[in-house]
Order: sequence, then C-alpha cells, then structure tokens
Amino acid sequence: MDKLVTIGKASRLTGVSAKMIRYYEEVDVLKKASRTDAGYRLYNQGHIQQLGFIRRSRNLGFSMTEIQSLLKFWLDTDRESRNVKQLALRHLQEINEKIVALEKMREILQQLADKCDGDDNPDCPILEGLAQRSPQ
Amino acid sequence: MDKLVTIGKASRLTGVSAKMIRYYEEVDVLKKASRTDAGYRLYNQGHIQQLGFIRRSRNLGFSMTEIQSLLKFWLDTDRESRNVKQLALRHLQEINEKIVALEKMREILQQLADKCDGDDNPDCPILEGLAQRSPQ
DNA sequence: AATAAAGCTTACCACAATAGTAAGGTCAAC
DNA sequence: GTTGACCTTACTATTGTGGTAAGCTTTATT
Repeated sequence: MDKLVTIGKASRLTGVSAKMIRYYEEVDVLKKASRTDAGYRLYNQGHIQQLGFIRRSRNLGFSMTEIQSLLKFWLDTDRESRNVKQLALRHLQEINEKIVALEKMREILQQLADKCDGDDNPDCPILEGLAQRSPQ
Repeated sequence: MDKLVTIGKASRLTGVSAKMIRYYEEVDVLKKASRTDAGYRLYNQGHIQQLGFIRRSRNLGFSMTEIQSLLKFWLDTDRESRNVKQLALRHLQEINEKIVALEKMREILQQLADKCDGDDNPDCPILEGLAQRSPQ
C-alpha cells in the first residue's frame, strides 16, 4: 500500500529539486529509488520522509557528510543519543565560529564605512583602510 | 629603483600563496607580472601593495568581483567615495543577512540539543526534530 | 490515431576560491 | 656537475547547486 511517485512529484512534495534528489542518490545520502520499465525513478513514503529529513538538516547547515551520519543514526534504533548530540554540538560550534568571524568583519567594515563621507569627494577611508592598515 | 621579487618572495611578503597570486593574475584582479627570460614572474612594489589590498579585502569577505571594483576605485583618483561606500554598505548588508541566517540555525539547533540527553539511550529529540517538525 | 506537451533520462558545463599533483625547466650552492 | 630549492603550466578536486542538450516516455488534445 505504498504510493509510488516519480521524481517531479517527490520534488513538489518535499521542496527538494529533482536535480538535488538525483544528486542525493548519487552521493548515497538517499536510498536508491526503484525504477519503472522505462527507467523512471519511483519514490515511496520512506524516500519522501528521508528527503524531508535531508532538507531540514540542510536548512540547519549540516553538510552532506554530517547528514549521512545523522541518517545512519536515525535509521539505527540502537543508536546512542550521545553520538547524535556530539555531532550537533560540533556543528553548533562551527556555526558559532562562523558568526564570530562575520561579526569581526562587520565591525571592521562598519568602522571604515562610518568614516567615509560617501559623497562626490574622492577621499575615502574605506580604500585607505584596505590599502594601508591591517584590518586583520 | 623598484625592487623586483619572484613569486615565492611576493608570497612571503604578502601572506598570499603563490597559487593564489597566479590565480589573481588569471582572473584579472592583479596586474600582470613582468617575466625573466626564463619565464619567472617578477613583482614590484606596486604588485606587493595590491596583493596586500586584495588580502585585506578578502579577509573582510569581499568577493573577487567586488575586489575588482574596489581596486578600480582605488586606482582611480577621480572616484567618488559615494560609490565605494555604497559597495561597502551592500556588502555589510550581505554579512548581516548571513549572520541572521546563522543565528536562526543556531537557535533551532540549540533548542534541539538542549532537549537531548546525550547519553547511551536511543531517544533523541534532535533526530525527532529533523524527522518530523519543521525547523525551517 | 496522430501529434503536442509535459515529464523523465543521462551526460555534460559552470560557479568561487582554494589546494593539490605531476612533469618539467632554471638557478644557486657546494 | 649534481643536488635542492624555486619556478613554470596544466590538470584534478572540493561543495552544493543550477543549467543545458539530446533523446526517450507518458499523457493530453485534437
């Protein structure tokens, strides 16, 4: 009683482009689809759920490799939540590091921009900053 | 009286890898170097300064295309600082958008992680969240 | 039934910025 | 006169996504 859908419908159901669905299969984060006689891919409910899982994981910034691990945990009822949490915390730390880096950029750039009149005059502390000082 | 250096020295002087120096030349953000008879690239003080400019711009997250514009402004003494500031503010906005996106990820992921015991038990709200809800 | 439109297939290319490798030429020192 | 450091070009790969082209299948319209 498993309703099977072709890739276009699976895409509409999950919000994942057909292109990406094929790619996920290719890099082994999505279980291979069965095929019709003509070679069309067919997806069942399990695939659809898995695609949702992948999409939400991507939206949280997890890499393909991390998603592979997450999916393995998800499918393994014997997992220890310790391992999942560890993966999540590691990713959280990466996110934090990216935020810190971006905030540093923002601060320096904002300081330069504040000093620049932004008119028809050629004087420009932004260019001077990029040319001379060392905004890290 | 312009001291010329080969690419290795230019790299050490600027902190830009030789690989990247060649790449910058190829994509036209760095003026072409002159060559020795044997074909070795030779860099002068202007090149070195320009490489510093590029490195600092990269560190602030500007793309190659943006850096091309910045360099054009820098070399044009008739520039209007308005244009430079506009470019900088646009980039600042992109940085802010990235920060906002990352903070959203962080919040959702942190919430999931907080609910997860992270022990040898298989129960895992992180996986449940990825599987079921919509942590956009 | 014939044809058109929509949907699917694989196999390419492109992106942005960086790093790595291989095969080979050059230069300086010992 | 050989070794080792340095340089050259030309590839390949990365990450995740989008695009295109050429061709087959299925569905809808006439």
